[in-house]
Amino acid sequence: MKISDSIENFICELLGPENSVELKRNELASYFNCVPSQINYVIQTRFTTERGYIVESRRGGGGHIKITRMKFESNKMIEHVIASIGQTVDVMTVEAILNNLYLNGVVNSDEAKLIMAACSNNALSSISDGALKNKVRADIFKNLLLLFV
Amino acid sequence: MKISDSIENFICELLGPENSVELKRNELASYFNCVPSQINYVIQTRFTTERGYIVESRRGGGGHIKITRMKFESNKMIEHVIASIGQTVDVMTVEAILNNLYLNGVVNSDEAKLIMAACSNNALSSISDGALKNKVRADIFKNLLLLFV
DNA sequence: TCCACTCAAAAGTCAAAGAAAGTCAAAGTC
DNA sequence: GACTTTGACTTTCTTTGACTTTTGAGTGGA
Repeated sequence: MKISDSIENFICELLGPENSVELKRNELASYFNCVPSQINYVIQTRFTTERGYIVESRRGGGGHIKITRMKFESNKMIEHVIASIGQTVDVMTVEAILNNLYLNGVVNSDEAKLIMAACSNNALSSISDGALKNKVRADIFKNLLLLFV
Repeated sequence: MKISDSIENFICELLGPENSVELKRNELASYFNCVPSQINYVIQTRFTTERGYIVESRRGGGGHIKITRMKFESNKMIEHVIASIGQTVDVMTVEAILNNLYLNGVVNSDEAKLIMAACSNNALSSISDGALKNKVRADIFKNLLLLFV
């Protein structure tokens, strides 16, 4: 009977219908009678980005480990979006993609606004050639999305 | 646990819709049953320029600590920057301006990165005409800065 | 009155102690 | 051989307290 699996299950139960838990590494370790670093092992092997989890933590007094279940895997989503954008893109498409990313929690509303502004016709008004404009827009959009990978 | 966070919240609530509070270090400390220097710690780690706060203080009888949320200043600063950017701008200048805005707490490091990425040569690589490139860069930069006014 | 001096009441500084969590590699299991 | 368990050591963040600096208010003498 593997302790790691028990700990994994325990954390999954804590997560339950919620999509986020905050734990104390040391408490959890002593609850399972194991060394604290075992918790790290479990997290590193089970609650990975690959499997759709985000782990945040803080050290020091009152520190904690927070595990959040993503509805999807944001890296993959962005990579997919970037791949799906061709050489050019128009404003409507950027808007639609951003909205989708926003709804999925990949970007927040401030970030979406920034990206939208950078890709807007307004920002690109100096480029009179429509084809070039959409090409530049695609470049900018991809460059910005890359920051979120 | 985590007195520092409680103090931070408390001060934030005091700030409320106003953008400035004046506190007494010792009063606050005794209210939270902590040593006075803890207040300094909270201020140094939470109410930083990076996060858009200005802290002033005075010692001696009737001394106090005044915390101000920047907003007005930053508006002015951005307007000034936008006005000072001409029709065209190069990467170095964008970098310098962003750094300055960052140091003044107008943008945080993530925002600066986003803006930098949007204005980078990489993002504008489709534009072969150097003059046009700098013109588009200026437009994008201004459009993004406008979001912070 | 007015200046100079003193003093207590603030706030500031800094480093040590404490409280988590992270890392990494050796040892153990299957 | 791959996965798991363990533990010594590291890093980060917080709390605490002793000591320092600044400043306004009161006080006394010219």
